[in-house]
Amino acid sequence: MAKAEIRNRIRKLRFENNEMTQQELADRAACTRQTIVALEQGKYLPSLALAFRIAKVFGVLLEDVFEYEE
Amino acid sequence: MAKAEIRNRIRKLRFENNEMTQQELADRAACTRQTIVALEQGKYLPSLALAFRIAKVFGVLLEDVFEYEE
DNA sequence: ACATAATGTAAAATAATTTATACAATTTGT
DNA sequence: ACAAATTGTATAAATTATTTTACATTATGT
Repeated sequence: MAKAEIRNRIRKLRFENNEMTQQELADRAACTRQTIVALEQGKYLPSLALAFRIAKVFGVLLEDVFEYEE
Repeated sequence: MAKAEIRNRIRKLRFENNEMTQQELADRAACTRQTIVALEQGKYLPSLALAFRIAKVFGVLLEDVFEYEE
């Protein structure tokens, strides 16, 4: 299994959604702003539950926010 | 935000895939059998990375393995 | 009935995610 | 230039996920 990477498009999606702030995304996804900051910077991956909640905030599929690359 | 649940169809998918054993799934998804056992029993949720790897083993989308319910 | 494979259970240790708090830096509007 | 909002940085604590190990139970084939 080749080393996999998971990229996210959170920053992009925020700006595509009327420049939603980190704070608003955090509130709506039920996490802290620090978590959003860390995710946008690729510090770590979100839990599956948070990944689903973030996708739901933007009204897209989880796989439209997080892209798995082999 | 109503309490959300995430169900998985791992057990079903294993049997639909020629009764793949827990061990084989674990090997192919690069985790231990104990993790597969725990996931099938709903003890906890997998990391996003593992969720993606499990979906890939079955050749389906992550959202076909893990179903988010508001 | 027996051997083997598959699944279930449990507990401790480690790793990863998330929160909480606080402050610094940058951007935005007036 | 100023105030306010937004974003960035940092670190410790708490929570959750995963591994490791070992053994028990159940199913399968002969």
